[in-house]
Amino acid sequence: MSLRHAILVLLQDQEASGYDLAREFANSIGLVWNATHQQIYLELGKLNDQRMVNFRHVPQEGKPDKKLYSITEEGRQELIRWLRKPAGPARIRDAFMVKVAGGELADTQTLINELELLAKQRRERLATFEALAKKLDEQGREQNLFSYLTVRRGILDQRAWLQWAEEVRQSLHTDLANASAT
Amino acid sequence: MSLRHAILVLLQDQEASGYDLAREFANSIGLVWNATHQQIYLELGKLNDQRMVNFRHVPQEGKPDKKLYSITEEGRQELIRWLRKPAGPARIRDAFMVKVAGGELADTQTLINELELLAKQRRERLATFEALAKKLDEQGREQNLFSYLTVRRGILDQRAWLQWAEEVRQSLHTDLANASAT
DNA sequence: AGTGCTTATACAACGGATTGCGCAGCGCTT
DNA sequence: AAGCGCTGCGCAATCCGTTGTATAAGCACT
Repeated sequence: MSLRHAILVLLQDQEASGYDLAREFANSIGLVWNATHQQIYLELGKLNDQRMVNFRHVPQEGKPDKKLYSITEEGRQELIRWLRKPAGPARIRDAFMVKVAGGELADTQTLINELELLAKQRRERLATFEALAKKLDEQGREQNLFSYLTVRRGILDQRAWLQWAEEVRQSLHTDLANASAT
Repeated sequence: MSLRHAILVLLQDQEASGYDLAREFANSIGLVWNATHQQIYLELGKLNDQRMVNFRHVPQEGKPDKKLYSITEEGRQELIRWLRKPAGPARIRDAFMVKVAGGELADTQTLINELELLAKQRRERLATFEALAKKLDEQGREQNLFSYLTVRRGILDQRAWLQWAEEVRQSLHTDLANASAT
């Protein structure tokens, strides 16, 4: 696992609410990750019980009050401990790839439609990440080195997927053409 | 989720034992996925309860007996149903990327060492997949279209990671050089 | 003779993750 | 005025996944 460690990494830079974290998970680290708010709130609760984070109440006008969490010294120690031990292999879970693998049973047109939808989402993400990378680069890459590298990971991942999608798209179209020729 | 669907996809081609499936997960679909044998045996048990697969006992000499599972008509229907509904977004869980994101706290040399280890594993996988792709291509790509595309996904994924790793490696080395120059 | 790898299956326990539900107020559009 | 979407927090149930343990036989190496 390591949702807890991902949260600690994000809190290292700045204090944040559960809601903030959920959004950040959709940007930097979460390019590639994903975590729902329920999971984050739960994990923040546990981290708080274990004294790895603490929070202060911030009343807001117009919006609900929020809890701003910060990392504690104990949290930082835990992070350092975790950083020292080897990371497990990366895991991917790509349902669409499984569909392609089972392509014989699938309806080709349905697959194509889904492919286009997913590709559109990926292209949007790619644009967001490229804009972010550019911004970080202009601000001075060295100051933001680790954020910059994280965003690069996201960019390369989107590009690789899109390249694959293009291959799949062409194969599926050929497949359709052959089927209608019969 | 869809470990169950991934299993059904694999069983669609041929009957297989739990052990066989565990290995196939390390090749075709599992390039990118990963599932342990415990999970697979458990899921096969459930699929059997739900009549989506059945099995026959095969006594073996020298080796333990095995159970060869096949997909049933109900299983095939379930697969078709699943193929029709939209796949969720792909998820990645890359602990090493989280470490890079938290790079300020980490020891640069430790990160570099880990990077080299992971890169070595990726390069090995890449070689395996490229060999597999070549084999499928020679056998006639159209016969193996969906397996071929699945393997391509693995190849592109490995390459993207390795390219990223190269960027990270150079940044970390620059970082080390700067630190020692101070 | 002992160690370890491969084939082969399976249970138990715990912890992580997903899904569904619920509350609450503001602002914008239709 | 009703509906939708955003900010913001949370519980409960269930399901998925991981880790540890167990059994069992053959083969190869030392």
